[in-house]
Amino acid sequence: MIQFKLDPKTGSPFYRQIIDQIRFGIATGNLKTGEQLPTVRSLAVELKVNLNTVAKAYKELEIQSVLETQQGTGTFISDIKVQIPAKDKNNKLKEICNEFSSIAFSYGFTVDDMINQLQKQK
Amino acid sequence: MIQFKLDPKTGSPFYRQIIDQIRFGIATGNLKTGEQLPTVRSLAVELKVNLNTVAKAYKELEIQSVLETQQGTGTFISDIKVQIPAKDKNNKLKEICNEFSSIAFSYGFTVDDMINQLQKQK
Amino acid sequence: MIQFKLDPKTGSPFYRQIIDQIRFGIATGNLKTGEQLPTVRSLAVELKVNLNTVAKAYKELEIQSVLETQQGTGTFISDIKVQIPAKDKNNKLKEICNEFSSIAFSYGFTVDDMINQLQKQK
Amino acid sequence: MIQFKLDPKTGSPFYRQIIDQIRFGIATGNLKTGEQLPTVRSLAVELKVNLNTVAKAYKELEIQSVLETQQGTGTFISDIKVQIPAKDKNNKLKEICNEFSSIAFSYGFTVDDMINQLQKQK
DNA sequence: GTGGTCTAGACCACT
DNA sequence: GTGGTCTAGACCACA
Repeated sequence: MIQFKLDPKTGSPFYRQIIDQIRFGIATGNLKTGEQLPTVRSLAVELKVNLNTVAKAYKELEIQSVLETQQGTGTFISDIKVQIPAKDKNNKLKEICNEFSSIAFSYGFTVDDMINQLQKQK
Repeated sequence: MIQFKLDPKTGSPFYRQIIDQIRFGIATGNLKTGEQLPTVRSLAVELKVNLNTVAKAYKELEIQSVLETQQGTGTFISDIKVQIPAKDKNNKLKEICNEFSSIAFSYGFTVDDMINQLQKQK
Repeated sequence: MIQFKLDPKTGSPFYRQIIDQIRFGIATGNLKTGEQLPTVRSLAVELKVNLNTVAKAYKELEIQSVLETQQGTGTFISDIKVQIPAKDKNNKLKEICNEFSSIAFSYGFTVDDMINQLQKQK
Repeated sequence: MIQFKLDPKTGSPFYRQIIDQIRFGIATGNLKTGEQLPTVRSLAVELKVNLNTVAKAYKELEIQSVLETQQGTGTFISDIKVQIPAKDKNNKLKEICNEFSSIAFSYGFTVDDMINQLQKQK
């Protein structure tokens, strides 16, 4: 189980925040293989967003083989180990780091500041 | 002076890439206080983008007091440094790093992956 | 360029029909790398469907790296060769064949009937 | 008699899988005219699905005159064969095969891939 | 002008 | 009850 939370201030779209939280839940082991996710409707009510917004998030994860849905039954964590092709993986990392440094720059931090801080977190 | 470069594949919008490169230039000392930037028009031609895209980038940096525009003369690196108290600054950096490492984590990346990627961007 | 066409009678959702036609256009060479697709709005008008329906189709193909979008500019055929992992590819084939035989069965055809007909098409 | 089996991973709904297996059984001679099918209840238990799911499959086949239900007795394979004129039948088969090979083609599959997969399903 | 996100609400398919 | 599709219409971000 997982506690979902949306922050309208981040600028990140709602459906993307849902996706990230599910991915994070899986990575940390809080969501386990085969586990059922909240229904689109219940999560929509809980987060006070439209049903379609939740459905969009679930759908994207289904395309990526992270989730499996069985119509009329529910949505579940897939048991397939997601293998992102090396190329896409690199692009994703680049994308994450770009956004990261963009935000850090706007606060006046340098790349070295970031690296130092990350080293400490290890 | 600085060599600008846009990459449509990063997913980062053009105007943001321009902002980041100016900020990065300042942080690394390649752009110095008082130095004049290319005109909106010439940079737009150089990067093959719309005038508005460059103007938007300059405008945002002007709002943040990073640039100063002198009517009829051009755009310059501002000498005003916005100072954030050291303590807050550190907390902010920590906060940013935490959020980003958790996102990277959920895609299967480690802190080292991020550091490596950031090193490349330097 | 491509001539899109929707058939409400097939039971296949509109957005899926759009996806299939784009994929088919690429496979047959009617859509070439880098080529721009119709804008979501113009295609929506042409097909007399809602903007969101077209956007959904484009989005799914973007997730699969078949299309690339640049906000404010348009949607293009990606130059990345799509490599579907062998496992997914097999599942997709299974899925297609299942639907295929399901329809054929309902007309009273056997698996052998289908195979014979396919042999002739070679 | 027949051994039913459901696979949630195919994407094909349960009720459709049941329909296909009955049709397939008839086509291959494993189910013969007049033979009695399992009761809705027993098949539902065997397949661990809802009563309604099995009932829906039987109902659809009854509409198509493939099955006959005798109140209080059970469900049987109908002896009525719906006959489509040979010529129309051939055209229909051709039409179906054309559509499906074009879909398979757009995913990078060849006609041989389809034939191989269909052989496995036999 | 381009695409992206979101809502409210409807109706369908499946279990 | 579950998820899936679609519409009409709004507002935002970007070039």
